[in-house]
Amino acid sequence: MTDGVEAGAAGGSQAPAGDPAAEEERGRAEALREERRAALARLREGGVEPYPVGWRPTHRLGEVAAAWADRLEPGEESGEEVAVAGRLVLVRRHGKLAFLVLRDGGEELQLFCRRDVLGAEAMAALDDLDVGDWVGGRGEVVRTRKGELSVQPTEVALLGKGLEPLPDKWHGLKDTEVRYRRRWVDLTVNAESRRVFAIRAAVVRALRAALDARGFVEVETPMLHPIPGGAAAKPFVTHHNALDLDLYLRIAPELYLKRLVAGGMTRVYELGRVFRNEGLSPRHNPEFTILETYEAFADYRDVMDLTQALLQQAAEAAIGATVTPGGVDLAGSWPRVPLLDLVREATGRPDLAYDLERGEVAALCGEHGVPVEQGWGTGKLVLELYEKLVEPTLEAPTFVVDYPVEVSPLARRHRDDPAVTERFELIIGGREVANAFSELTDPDDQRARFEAQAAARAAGDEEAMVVDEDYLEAMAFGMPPMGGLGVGVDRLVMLLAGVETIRDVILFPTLRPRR
RNA sequence: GGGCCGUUAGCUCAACGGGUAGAGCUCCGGACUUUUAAUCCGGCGGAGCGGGUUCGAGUCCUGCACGGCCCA
Repeated sequence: MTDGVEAGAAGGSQAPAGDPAAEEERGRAEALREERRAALARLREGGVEPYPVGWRPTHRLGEVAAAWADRLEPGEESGEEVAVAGRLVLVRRHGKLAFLVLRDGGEELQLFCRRDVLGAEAMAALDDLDVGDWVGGRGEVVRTRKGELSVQPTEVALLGKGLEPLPDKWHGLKDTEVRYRRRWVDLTVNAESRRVFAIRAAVVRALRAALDARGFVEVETPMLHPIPGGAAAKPFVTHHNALDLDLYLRIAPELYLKRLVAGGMTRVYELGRVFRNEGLSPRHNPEFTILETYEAFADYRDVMDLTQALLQQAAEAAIGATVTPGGVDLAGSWPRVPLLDLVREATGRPDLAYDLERGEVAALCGEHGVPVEQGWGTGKLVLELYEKLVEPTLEAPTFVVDYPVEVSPLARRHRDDPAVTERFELIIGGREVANAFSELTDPDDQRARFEAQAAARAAGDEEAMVVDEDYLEAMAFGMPPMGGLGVGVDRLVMLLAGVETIRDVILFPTLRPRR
């Protein structure tokens, strides 16, 4: 049969526009768009501007709901007129009636359109509204016979025509890729996404409020760093043309914030984005949000108190409880356990210590399937054991304290034990949520630590730090003792929202560009 | 970077040992003055991209793209 052959050939070539055959092969999506284009054209012909300049609602949708919550009986009309606006998300047409559901910022309100109130012409014009359009309505607040609070409009205005079809009203949008790439669609149709980002906003607000109340000053330090520092991570590189200078997107604000403390800003914090040039995973996005605080005259024990209070307040503000959706209880006082004790217990080696022969600790790593690299000392090896064997098992909030000096180049040595630093990480649900220490303020010790880092870097560790002379100079002017804290805000939001991937708490997560 | 998995209509999902791909919602036309995923009647619409095997491929092989999970 030759028909089949010809159809195949036509399908493989570009049919000219307007070709009837091409029309027939148009996809569903294209047909839906053309429907909307046609509606747009009809509206314009009828003198309607589909993208007007403004609208002036008298109330937000939620305000109407709140103000008339228990004021009207079913079927009762208030006699009070309001103007509201939102996205049209659902339409139910009933001949001489139509119910239009508007949504704005998670709030919904129904326009109860009656032909005898709105007029026949305006009623007919509703046919050219589509789900997804932005719509305003002006009219009396009423409650329908079935008891639903509504606006009974005398005017329905198109505020912004949508030309793309929205997903299924019931199943919504599930495709993760599309949800991240077209967040505007996700937010329109998925209440769960709106919920998560509302929690995120509440967390950020609560953290700021709690710190402000404690006399911390919010500051903004450079994102473009001539020397990347403050964390162990690979930076993004960029270039300033006028200075002909390579700059690095910051991997941490730490070293600038400590300069400010040296300058007498004795309680500072910064809440902002940092950038780390690493792979993507359910727990890593190349850019993420960190909170860092520095408090002069405090030590890491004070910082543990602060951390606990901040997180408990954030939880209360965001979810109104201290138990997370995952069942972790944040209430009470969290245990503080030395890292070495945890590794001793996990390995059944009570004799484990940082001054053991390196080979002996390396052998222990081998027993537990922990890969070992050349330049690693006992401190790093013990840390690796901890991360493999212990960290994922710490469900309830736990302050893991006293990290080895080798892996903590910016933390002060412990007052009682020179092998470790006064550093802690807060682990909740098996994940690091905060990292903090009694800050190192001795310029000579800091120089020695930087030099050890530089040596590691020279030996091939791309995440090791480099010597920052400018920072050393600030330290040489004299720094007060201080406690510093870093909180992974995205992970905190994940915990409080009960989601398993960082992409669900970042509005526009990093993805490979399409095509 | 490596391994495994996925990609079917605008959305959410099916089916089959390789033989003309189904449903619901959306959309279009019609009925309807109290809907709540309204309902009823009728209709339109589809295999990520490129090779290969085969009489015949959505299904088997392969390359690519994007995504997911695990590992590094």
